[in-house]
Amino acid sequence: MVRHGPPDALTPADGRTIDDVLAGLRERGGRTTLARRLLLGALFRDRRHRSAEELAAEVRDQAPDVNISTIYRNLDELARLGLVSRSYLGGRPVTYHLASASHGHLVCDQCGSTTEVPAELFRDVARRLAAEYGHTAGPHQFCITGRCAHCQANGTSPVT
Amino acid sequence: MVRHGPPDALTPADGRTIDDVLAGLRERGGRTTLARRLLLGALFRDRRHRSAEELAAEVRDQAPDVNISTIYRNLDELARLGLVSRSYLGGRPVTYHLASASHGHLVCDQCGSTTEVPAELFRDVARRLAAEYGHTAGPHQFCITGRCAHCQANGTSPVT
DNA sequence: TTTCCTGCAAATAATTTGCAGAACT
DNA sequence: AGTTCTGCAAATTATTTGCAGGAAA
Repeated sequence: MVRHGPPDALTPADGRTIDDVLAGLRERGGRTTLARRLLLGALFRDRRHRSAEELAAEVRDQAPDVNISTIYRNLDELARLGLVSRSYLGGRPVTYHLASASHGHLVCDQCGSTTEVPAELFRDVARRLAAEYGHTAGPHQFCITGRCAHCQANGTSPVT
Repeated sequence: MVRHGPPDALTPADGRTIDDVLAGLRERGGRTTLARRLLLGALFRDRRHRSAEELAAEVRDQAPDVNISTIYRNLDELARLGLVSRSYLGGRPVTYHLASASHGHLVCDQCGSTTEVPAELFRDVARRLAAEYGHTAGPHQFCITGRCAHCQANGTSPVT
């Protein structure tokens, strides 16, 4: 896809519809394809973190020939536009989810569970990061690993 | 290495020496091997984030036959014990560094650069996460994506 | 009718595993 | 002696890329 000026993001996705997104893509020279529409469908339908492979499986329910590489390419594109966030959780494949300014994520190192926490928690830190480091980040870009309440409770020893 | 009760961590590493660590390992049935000592040497000598491959290279300067799989196995072990932290920054290999409560990470979605920021910034949020969600996380577990100052400045179009 | 997008196959990259022998304690 | 560790080679897993045809605009 060709890119022209700097204003190069569709940013967050809250309150946007699939067609809005597709329209946005078209405006910037992109095309509306079935694979793309179905992928967006999967992303909008369920906002949990899913791997490329999992998303591909959902897309394939409706269009069996969509290739995993198409999924990766589209996810890359959507991530670049800020519509999708990636989470590198380690151990497991990278996960993707619709970017939303409404929450950040906690990920348990042990059981892999993810918890959403309200944006509000990160507001101050985000402000400081912008002011002191010039690094701009929405709350959905906060991804904090650690140990969840549950795993902590039953003192499971890691990894095994 | 055999594991017995739950109390299974040597935890943080600030202010500990290589020999302390080796002694700790021995106590739990582990052995002091050259590869292990050299790996710890590399980790202590330089606290930056390095990939397994980079650490292996340093170890090999002094013991050319140490295999990468040995490095991975030892890093796993050290991570399990809490002495080493892993960072999944995405795009590049996982990095390892001596666990210390000293900093968190900013990662630019566009250029992939990483910036370390002092722990202090995250202290309050970490406290709240623990109190309100039961999720315990050290500052090094804060990894925030977004756009770095540089990429922001010259509105560079992403990836390319 | 041009350019973007896709499927397919192959390549890469990073990490893990099985096994037999060597090295700690 | 009895395990733990290690090197080596091969296997896995996740992701990327080249290319030629097919499809949006």
